[in-house]
Amino acid sequence: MGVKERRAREKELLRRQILSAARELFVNEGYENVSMRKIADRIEYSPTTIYLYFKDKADLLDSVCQETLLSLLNTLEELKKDKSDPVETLKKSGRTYVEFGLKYPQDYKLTFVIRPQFQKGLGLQEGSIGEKVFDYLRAVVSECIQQKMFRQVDVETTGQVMWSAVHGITLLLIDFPDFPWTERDTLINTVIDTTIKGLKA
Amino acid sequence: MGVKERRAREKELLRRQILSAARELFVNEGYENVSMRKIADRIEYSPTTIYLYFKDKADLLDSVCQETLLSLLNTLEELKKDKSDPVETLKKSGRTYVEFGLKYPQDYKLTFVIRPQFQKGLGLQEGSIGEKVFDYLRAVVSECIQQKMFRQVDVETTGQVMWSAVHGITLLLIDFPDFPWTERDTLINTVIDTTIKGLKA
DNA sequence: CTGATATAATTAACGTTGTTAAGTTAAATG
DNA sequence: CATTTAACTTAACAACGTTAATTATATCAG
Repeated sequence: MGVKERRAREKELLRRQILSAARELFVNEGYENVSMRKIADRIEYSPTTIYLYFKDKADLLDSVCQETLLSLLNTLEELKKDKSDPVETLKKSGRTYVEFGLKYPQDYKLTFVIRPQFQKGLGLQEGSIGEKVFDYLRAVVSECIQQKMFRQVDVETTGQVMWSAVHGITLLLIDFPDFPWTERDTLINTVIDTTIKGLKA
Repeated sequence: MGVKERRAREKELLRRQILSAARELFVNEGYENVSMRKIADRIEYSPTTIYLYFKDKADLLDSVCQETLLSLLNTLEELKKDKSDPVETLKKSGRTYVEFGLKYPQDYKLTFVIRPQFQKGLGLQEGSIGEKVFDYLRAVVSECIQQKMFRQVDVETTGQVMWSAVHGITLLLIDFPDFPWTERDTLINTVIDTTIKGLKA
């Protein structure tokens, strides 16, 4: 009676094929330049088959972004294992976040800029991985506050300020590569250090 | 022989009608949800007439954004006339910048996120209005440094840090409207104040 | 092995999109 | 009044996301 399991496995396999073809195309050609037919061509199925696995194009994008976020989350979680100075952990987390964005610029933009545009209200919903990334940030910030390292008592606001800073510098560096930026690492460090200095007691 | 001038005036009038209809629709319904036919309906002309005035839809949006950027620049320039505390001017400039982005989210995203993606290198080109906006920021920051208000001596880096902060919070608020943000004005102020505090001597 | 049943995948089609080319109307010129 | 020129429209194309109807395929009972 393992037939049902096998069918489920096969379905899951095709699902992943679709997902991986979609990711590659989205990343290389941009979400709005990729048609369902193009994805279908890539996996050698008819366009409508995709609709048996994903509700619509936005849902497909959603799933691609979920994967990306998961990989960011994993990278960040690794950092928290080093339980030394929480402020130092926060700095390192910030740098890791920005580096992730610069390493996978298309994925980053897809997740944090393009997707919310096409999926209003579903950007960072309850229980989502996106929320978990912010939960991580909240936890690190919380430790900083508990150790009286930060002026601000409000964990939420402090976390949001930190997120603004890293999100801002990440996107600027991605979108304006030809702007006469200060040397990249210096700039990233200055952004993070400045923000943290501003938050300190 | 004033006939040519009158015709030119009429042409310019219709051009502005198109532009204004497009702006209203883009802002209210989002760029990708607005069709050329919808704009045409609004101004009671056939869709193809628009192509006599604008190269294509992207050009139309481009022109809309140029206008809005110019209006941002004007709003900012007004602030500089108040030559009191340069740090206070910087704070007010930051708030104005963010408020502008939130008032015209579509325009802001197109100018600072979407367009650079498809027109690499043209995002903030020489002599563009976008560049003038950063020139403004540079000038205000420069005054702060000259008056020994800021720790950092490098005008460029300091300006870029400031830009990161306002760019980041603007986009986050635009893209994740349902995220449990701290009260909007409080958050914006905290972002700006924290960054400036971090920059101070 | 045969026929029934369920599921997977496809074909055909609809309405809409940005855009181009050809055709029409109206105005200015000689 | 005829002609040229500019402004505008109609018709059409190819591509899009998506739905409904249809065909193929694999699994089950007898």
